[in-house]
Amino acid sequence: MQERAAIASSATEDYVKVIYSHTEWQPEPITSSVLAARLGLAPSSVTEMVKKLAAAGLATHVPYGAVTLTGEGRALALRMLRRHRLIETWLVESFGYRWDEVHDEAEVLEHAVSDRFLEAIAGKLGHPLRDPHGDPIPRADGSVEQPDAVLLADAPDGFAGPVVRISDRDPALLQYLGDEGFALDSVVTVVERRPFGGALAVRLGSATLDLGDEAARAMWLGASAS
Amino acid sequence: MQERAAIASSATEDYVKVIYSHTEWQPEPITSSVLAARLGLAPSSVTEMVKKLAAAGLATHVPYGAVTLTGEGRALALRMLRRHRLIETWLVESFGYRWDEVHDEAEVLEHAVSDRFLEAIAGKLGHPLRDPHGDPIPRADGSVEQPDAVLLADAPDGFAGPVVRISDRDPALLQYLGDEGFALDSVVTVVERRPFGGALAVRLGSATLDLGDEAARAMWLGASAS
DNA sequence: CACGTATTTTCGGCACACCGAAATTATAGA
DNA sequence: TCTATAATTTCGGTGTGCCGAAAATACGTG
Repeated sequence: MQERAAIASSATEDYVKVIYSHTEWQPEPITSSVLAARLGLAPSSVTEMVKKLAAAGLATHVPYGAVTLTGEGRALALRMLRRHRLIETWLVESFGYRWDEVHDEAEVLEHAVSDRFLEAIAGKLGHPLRDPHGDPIPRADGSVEQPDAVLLADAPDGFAGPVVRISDRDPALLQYLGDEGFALDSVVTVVERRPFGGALAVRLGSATLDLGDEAARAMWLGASAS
Repeated sequence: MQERAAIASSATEDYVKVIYSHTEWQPEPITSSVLAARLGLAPSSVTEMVKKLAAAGLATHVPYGAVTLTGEGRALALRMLRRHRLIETWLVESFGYRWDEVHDEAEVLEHAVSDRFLEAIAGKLGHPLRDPHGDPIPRADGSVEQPDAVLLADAPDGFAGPVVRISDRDPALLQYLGDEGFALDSVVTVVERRPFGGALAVRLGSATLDLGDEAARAMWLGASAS
């Protein structure tokens, strides 16, 4: 019954990766419009493509509703995330890229390198399980370490913990956070949440600074540093 | 008058590269059918695409005749050859690929890596001017060292000289030649040309072996070793 | 529950790059 | 020179992935 797994197009790989990524840290399935926004495409294009993904057995789609990956789709997504994150790690470790510079290059290379090449760089890096932004790198067999973490924006007042992940979605934000001194494993304490959707005051080392909503939704804190 | 140089598609890059390569070691301009054969495409597709190259100012085309590059086309071709050959060199030097294994990977990566990345690997390699097959690597400014060399198949009886280039077109042939002991700078002597399109007998080190036409057309010898 | 608004899908179209079949042009031999 | 054959181009058509406009559907509010 099972079709010979045709090689996926670059577009297919991107869709599947974005669909999976959306549920990686927050479990509601993604909708067409969000998917369209993340991919920078018109919603109509996404509807069409999602139908093709469904036809290929990679996703299921409730009309006017959510898009979900099948097991096969999830496997492809994990494969792509492994590629993306290994390449990002490698660019930082071996080429001196800053963490806010790696995304675009990785976005292209993840579709281009062979498995042989990818596993060669994995070997060079010592088979890391986390990338420079703290994202877990799936293993070649598809298994992933999912660190449990809370979104900084959702952390209660007084919560303290190490930064375990910073979203790489917006390079400018990443650069800003880097300039402010945030890094993986920096310990951050939630000081105060200003009312009416205001900024979130946090302590980083000896400094206290206010983060806007976007920034507070880009970082995850792990269990309190012991 | 000069159009903003639009970014070339991967297909465009391949066409231009093949057109240039054809005249790199032998100066007759390429025809549609040869171009089609090299690209593995139908002749009709090539005719169409060549028209687009001409419209883009990259090539000129005499109907039913030759395809030639413009200055701009040549510049793009050199840029692609630089990419291809630097990547091949890098795969051999840094990843332990054999010279018969690099071609396909380079073929994909040459379209994918950024200039920044490419120049980073060029730096790591010490800005080499020759790739593992002896092909000259164009500099970033488009200049090339053209070693003067004679095709083994065209060398007169008794000619002796170092191998300065081995075509990377056919990996199987490359592997065969490697197994027989041919490498860059191996000194080869033309012993005898068997009549009626027969094999070419050559001496390599202490061994004498017969090469078929295809092999004899894949290697170039430099000026006699002094 | 009904209606207006927001989301999603359908539909016609487009650009790119490819193909095979048929028509055209070039060329080499008689 | 004429013609058969080979090379090249034209033409209609395909698949992929994208778009905007218009139609369909879902949903919150009164």
